[in-house]
Amino acid sequence: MIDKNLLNALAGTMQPSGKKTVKQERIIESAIILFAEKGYSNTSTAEIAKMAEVAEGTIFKHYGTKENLLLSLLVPFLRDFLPVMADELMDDLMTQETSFQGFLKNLLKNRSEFFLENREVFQIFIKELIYKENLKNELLPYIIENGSSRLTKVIENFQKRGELVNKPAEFILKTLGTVISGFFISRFVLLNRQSISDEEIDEIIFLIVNGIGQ
Amino acid sequence: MIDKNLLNALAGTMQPSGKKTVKQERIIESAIILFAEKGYSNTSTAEIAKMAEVAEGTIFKHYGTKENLLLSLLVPFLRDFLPVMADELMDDLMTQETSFQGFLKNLLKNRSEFFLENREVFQIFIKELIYKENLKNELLPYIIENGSSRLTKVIENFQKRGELVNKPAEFILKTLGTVISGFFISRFVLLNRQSISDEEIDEIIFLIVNGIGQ
DNA sequence: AAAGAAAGTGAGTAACCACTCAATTTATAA
DNA sequence: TTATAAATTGAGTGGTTACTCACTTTCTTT
Repeated sequence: MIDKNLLNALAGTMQPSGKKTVKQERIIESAIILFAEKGYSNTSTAEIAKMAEVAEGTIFKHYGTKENLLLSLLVPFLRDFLPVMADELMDDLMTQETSFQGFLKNLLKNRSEFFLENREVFQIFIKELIYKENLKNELLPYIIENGSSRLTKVIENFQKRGELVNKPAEFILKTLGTVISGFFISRFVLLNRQSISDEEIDEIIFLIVNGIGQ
Repeated sequence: MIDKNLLNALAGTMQPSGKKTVKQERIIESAIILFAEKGYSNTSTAEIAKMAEVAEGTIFKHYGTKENLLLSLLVPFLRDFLPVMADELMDDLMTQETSFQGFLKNLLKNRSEFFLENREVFQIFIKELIYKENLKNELLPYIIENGSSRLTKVIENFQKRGELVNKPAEFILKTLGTVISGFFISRFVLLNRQSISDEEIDEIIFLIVNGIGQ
């Protein structure tokens, strides 16, 4: 069970990522493929060992438990996912004099590429998030807090410029969160898409900015 | 594995829903609670039997396999979910002279109530949909086809009245699908909400109709 | 009340599960 | 080269799983 808090999970027991054996890497790769395809609990360690062409014992020598193997492939993803969700935005906005629409496009293209590169791990993450109450309770508030605190400034900035509707930042955040998370989860997890076209990105941007009413 | 097509699954091997034993109903109820909470593959038939206060053999007498038990609780939900997604809309729109905004409100409140009533089965359905490629390949096109064909008329109607942006009905359908499915899945599956407030419904309607740009 | 059918039981089973461990191979360092 | 450490192996273990089946109980019909 994943019950240690996020910071512990990130900093903690994991060995430094540099010192990986060839077999260790094959184990991780195979686990990612199989977990994404069939789900964590429908994948046996025997299957992973077979695919990685490794003895089952090797998995447990390195990762101790199956749960810890899951954590070992989730943590690097989260370590990239969580901070970038807040930091890279700042650059995209503050350095350039982009419009809200341009800001949205940068954000969506950036996250689109990231999720595409990490498609399988993203799938594993969402699928596990749905089942594991404790993981949900640890991570969601963290993600929301982390994203909110910095995005709020961005939103208020655009409101001052008159590019955004004059409603509480909270409302705008919630709305953006619903639409954007819905967009990525439906595409990458539900529909299992291998790519996202620019047109599709333009389409939700149009919705977010203009709505579909007349 | 669920590989028969949808119509077979709906019409097929299932016994008529009327002739259920008390114990049969307790089995279904328990399975719904446990599958929703811990997921299908993390729930054992022994657990279900224990919760339903029934011998394990009884489950298999009636349902044959665990997979078929899953189907038996999913099918009534789908039988209600699929047609209503198309029929009830017609009434909400055609009989009343409602605005697009009113139409959306009716639609969202109606589906909100339905998903709330069937919260657990909806969760099970989405969770299984994510994993089972064949179920996804059978159902999603069916749902999309079924919803699209009738909603297209509604959309064109509102476009004629000048209440909707003048873009292809396909675009509007896709957009509505993304936002609405994202809304319900995030609330009922990811966040595990027990209710949806009217304000929240008004909020996405505002987004859908106006966007958040200025 | 008798008989047949249907519902319900629970101990038993083979397959599978995550995980262990003593033994072996390979890499590292002196 | 030799000693020590680290990586790898795979047969083995106890526990769990979905499912079976011979049997008993309850319902239905005449």
